[in-house]
Amino acid sequence: MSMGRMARGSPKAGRRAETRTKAQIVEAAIAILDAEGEASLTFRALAARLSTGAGAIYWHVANKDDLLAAATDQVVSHAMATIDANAAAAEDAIRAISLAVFDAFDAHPWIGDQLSLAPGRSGMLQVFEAIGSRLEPLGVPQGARFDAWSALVNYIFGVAAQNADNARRVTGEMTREALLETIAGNWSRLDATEYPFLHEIAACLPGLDDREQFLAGINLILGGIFSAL
Amino acid sequence: MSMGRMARGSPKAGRRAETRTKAQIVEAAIAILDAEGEASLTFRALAARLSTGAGAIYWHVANKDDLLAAATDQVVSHAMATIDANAAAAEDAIRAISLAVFDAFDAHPWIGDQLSLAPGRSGMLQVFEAIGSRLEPLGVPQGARFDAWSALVNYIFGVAAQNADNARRVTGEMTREALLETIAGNWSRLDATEYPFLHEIAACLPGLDDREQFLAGINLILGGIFSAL
DNA sequence: ACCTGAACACCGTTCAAGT
DNA sequence: ACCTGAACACCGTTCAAGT
Repeated sequence: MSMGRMARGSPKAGRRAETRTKAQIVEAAIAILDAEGEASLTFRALAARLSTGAGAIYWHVANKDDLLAAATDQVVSHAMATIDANAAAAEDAIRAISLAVFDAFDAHPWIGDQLSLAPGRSGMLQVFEAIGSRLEPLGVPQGARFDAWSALVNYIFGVAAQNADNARRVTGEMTREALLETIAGNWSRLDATEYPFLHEIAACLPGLDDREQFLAGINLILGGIFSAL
Repeated sequence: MSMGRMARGSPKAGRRAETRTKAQIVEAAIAILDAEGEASLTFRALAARLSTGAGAIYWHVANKDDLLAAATDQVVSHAMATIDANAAAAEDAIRAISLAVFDAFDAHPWIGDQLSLAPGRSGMLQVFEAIGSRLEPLGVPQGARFDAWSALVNYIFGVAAQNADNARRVTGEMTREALLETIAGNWSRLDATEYPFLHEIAACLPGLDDREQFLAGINLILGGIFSAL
């Protein structure tokens, strides 16, 4: 009665699986993205890795956008799974969740603009809920909760995505450190009357830690939330 | 002595220009992007609009990334030009600049991840400087200025880019309003013990104004900056 | 110095045909 | 129900040849 897909003997052992699941396809896509980058994820390469034809993938996935969205969601879900839900006080929990998302994006810089609030993305929902549920214990009154949640969640995903985008540009001979030095050099050479601030602040760029800057922003938002209580 | 490219008679009038500038190419690219979307900007379409061959574009532009980066920078530059530098007090100026970037991204939703701190992008530099130079008049001491600037600038570009990405998904039959209703419906149907916050907050989604939420986040960051003074 | 446009080496996606 | 792989309709990019 067509139960042939249930595990027979040890799962994934024995003969090559004759049927793929969407999860397996997404897993293989993530492996290619991590190892070779966004440009190397083609349906042909993915099919080759799965020992099948390109068309087979379309049975499980609507199109490439769907595939990338599923891959992104899987990565976010996995990042959330590393967080111990009850370990920390609410404020520290918000920082931990934020950094987990940031680190996940940093480790998988192919995550671009595949985010969206689109329905059905459970990883995103986990983050949304995890941040939002910490606001009441923090003493944020009901009327202020939505704005606080929105600012945090927008900041987390917006800045993490932008950082991932920056990370994507650091390739091969151009290290991140060298890139910051170059930008600092350009800024310090700007006209000091037209660009006084950038001229002055250029010195801060070398050695900058994006993760710390990300967290500093989270702390400023938290500070704004507290000061409004 | 090869001065043939200087304006002869009225510029852009008379016979078809025999030579294109990078600015003209970028302008034509923006026109296509705005009118027909990201997928319609091909080198063939762009060449057709400029009455030339595809290869000619490569004389002025390194590749498609370069073209998109230049288009993005042009849009940001133009948005900054609409801001009266001395009109408002520092705090209001920061809000005005933020909203100008947000609105520019919203009006040109093809702006995706073409941002980066890459050198030579003058539009970005204008925003960086305009935000940064408002911090001292606001009373932010030197030691706190970099973090405050970084949080604001990261938030502005990160959230504006993400909003543009969301706007890109609203096409044809699916209006933004309908999308929010759908998401609200999904969230309100989530398990109330596993997702209490989303369950509760779903009612806030319909009619949500992204621009107001964006500004609420700016205000929270400003609040955090002030409370640390 | 700049343009032309054919050619190259790919893509995502579809679909008749298989099992 | 799911796979196969050739075929279609494109792309970005290059480059010899032109002016």
